[in-house]
Amino acid sequence: MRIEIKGYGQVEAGEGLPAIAILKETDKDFAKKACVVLVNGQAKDVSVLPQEGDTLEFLTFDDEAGAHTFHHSTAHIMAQAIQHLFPETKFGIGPAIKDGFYYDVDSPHVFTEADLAAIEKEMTRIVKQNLPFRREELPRQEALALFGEKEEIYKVELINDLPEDAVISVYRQGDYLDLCAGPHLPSTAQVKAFKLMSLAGAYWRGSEKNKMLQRIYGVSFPSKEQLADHLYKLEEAKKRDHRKLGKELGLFAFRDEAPGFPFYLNNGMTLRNTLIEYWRQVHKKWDYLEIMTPQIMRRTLWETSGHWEHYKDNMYTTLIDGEDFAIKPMNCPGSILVYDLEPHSYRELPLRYSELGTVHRHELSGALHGMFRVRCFTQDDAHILLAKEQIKDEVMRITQLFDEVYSLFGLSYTIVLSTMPEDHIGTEADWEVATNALADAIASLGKQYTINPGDGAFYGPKLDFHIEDSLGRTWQCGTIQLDYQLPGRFNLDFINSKGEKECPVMIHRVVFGSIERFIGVITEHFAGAFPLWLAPVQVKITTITDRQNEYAHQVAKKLEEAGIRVEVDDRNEKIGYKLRAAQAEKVPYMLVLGDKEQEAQGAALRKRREGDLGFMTLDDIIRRLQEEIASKCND
RNA sequence: GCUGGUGUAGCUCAGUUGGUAGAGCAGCUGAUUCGUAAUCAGCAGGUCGCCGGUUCGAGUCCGGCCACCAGCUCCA
Repeated sequence: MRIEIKGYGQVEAGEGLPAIAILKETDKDFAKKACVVLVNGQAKDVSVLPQEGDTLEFLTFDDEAGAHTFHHSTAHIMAQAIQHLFPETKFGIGPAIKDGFYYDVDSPHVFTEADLAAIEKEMTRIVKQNLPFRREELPRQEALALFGEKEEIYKVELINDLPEDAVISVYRQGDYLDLCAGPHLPSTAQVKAFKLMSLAGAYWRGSEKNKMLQRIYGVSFPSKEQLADHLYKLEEAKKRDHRKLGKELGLFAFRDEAPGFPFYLNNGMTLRNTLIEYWRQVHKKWDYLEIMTPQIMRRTLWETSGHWEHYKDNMYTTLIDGEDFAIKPMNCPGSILVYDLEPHSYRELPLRYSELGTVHRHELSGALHGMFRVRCFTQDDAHILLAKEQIKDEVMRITQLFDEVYSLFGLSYTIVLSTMPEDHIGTEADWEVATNALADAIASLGKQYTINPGDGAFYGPKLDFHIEDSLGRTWQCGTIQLDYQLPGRFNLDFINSKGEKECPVMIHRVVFGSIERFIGVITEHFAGAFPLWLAPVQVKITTITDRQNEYAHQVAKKLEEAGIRVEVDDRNEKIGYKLRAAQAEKVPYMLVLGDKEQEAQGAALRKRREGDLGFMTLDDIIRRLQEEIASKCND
């Protein structure tokens, strides 16, 4: 029997030899690290018996599937420990996630941080026992009996929901048994380092109608060093949390008096205005017509749009002269009213209305999260009315605009195509055409996307652009949503080339997503150290002694006249102290003024990260800064 | 909204088994006038998230709210 092992040459193996035995013959060191084996591309236990002609590929923790198995096995170890310490606990599901794993459990015992330490201790004991993970396949009735006997109600529910022809497998390590498709590590001993991170609640099967279980999160690694490294990175991530930086840098604030409603401070306002100025330039270039529509509109409008029926829980409403009005949660109906002011010809389409539309949405209190999730935010919205046959080209055009904007900030993104949800309006045929148009456009640009089935808006499919920050977390910012419904609801039309009335299609799209979220994203992306063109304070002028104070203010005036944002630090402190403070404020440039500089009518220039750049005349400094600002480069 | 946790000076935190609040930084004042990541000294700053309860006495215990944090659900 010939077995091909990708990447590890070919070996002759006796029939019935398990994969791990074959691997051991090939590379003993590697065998110790193998987490999972792909048999003909399918993940299996390393102990699987390969068949003649199978292709085997062994994966370690460094491979995604290997890490997944590693984490999943650790979840089982944690469950075993929990079962030892809290035998009355019932188990839900315990999958692997990006950096670790969790297990959802239902227990009369309410878990605390102290319990986590105890569970970790028990886990260590289990790991040291070097227990093999063993797979068994069994008939449905036996599986039901096995878990029913132990009153594992969640497992029983899972088994009952498995399709008729499903192979039902269980895994055992020591005295622990779990319903599980696998695969798993060869033994518990491979899990050299782990940590239980946090406790949280989670609804059984993700539905708020179900009971809330206790979820325990953990991470695990093949070595202590990797765990330490992971924990260090988490600490670093905390340092660039936009909520912390926003406060430290004077960008924005939140108050108990207005939960979820941000206060912009002066620095944040500068950042916001700079972003908006840039946004206007881009949209002018791409032929958008900027409009602004009212904050508060009659109930009848929201009934026509469908929001009153589908979105009322999130809307703030008010009574004016005894009549219901709503504060807009979305900008689309306003744009539609603008379109509907006058008749339109096919020659005008696509008609692109852009709007920095401030919307209010009553988000659940628990959903609020700094600037990423607020109750009042400004969408950099646009509503494009066009003919059906223009969709693909326009979606491509929008995506190109997105590329222009995101690349400026050095942000990469992934695209997700969301398809028809259960609760939808419109015919399936319309949905199919719309969904294909979106997919076609992206494919034509040579871009990859993943599909999120059933996650579209109720009125149409959408493309979401998830931006990755510098720590690899992603946030949905841009979105392109196709809408076949709203124009019809409002009886919009245009005269087509045949002289007939035709209903246009509408595209809703945002690039930043919202100014708030985007500010949050770039604050974390740049760790608060914004590129020069965005920095709220671009230059900090510092004096060596108070003899230079007057000169410092003259310099400040000159720079301000050149359009540069400046602050003077003329406090009676040593230069080291002032530079340290400026550095902490993440100001891109510092000017040091002493007697020498004043004498020569210049300044010693210092750049954040680069340090001392030496003496320059004021004119040279201004020229240099203006060039860098104009280039909008990321330093 | 749900589950768990947290809530002391502008910030970061200390505050033993309940006896009436402390430090560092920031701020202010004074001294110092200094050359590239913290000069020294002094002063000031808190109805300990809010409301109620237990107690002779509550920052410490109990209850209810509020906000925040981690998740869930939802979402730009």
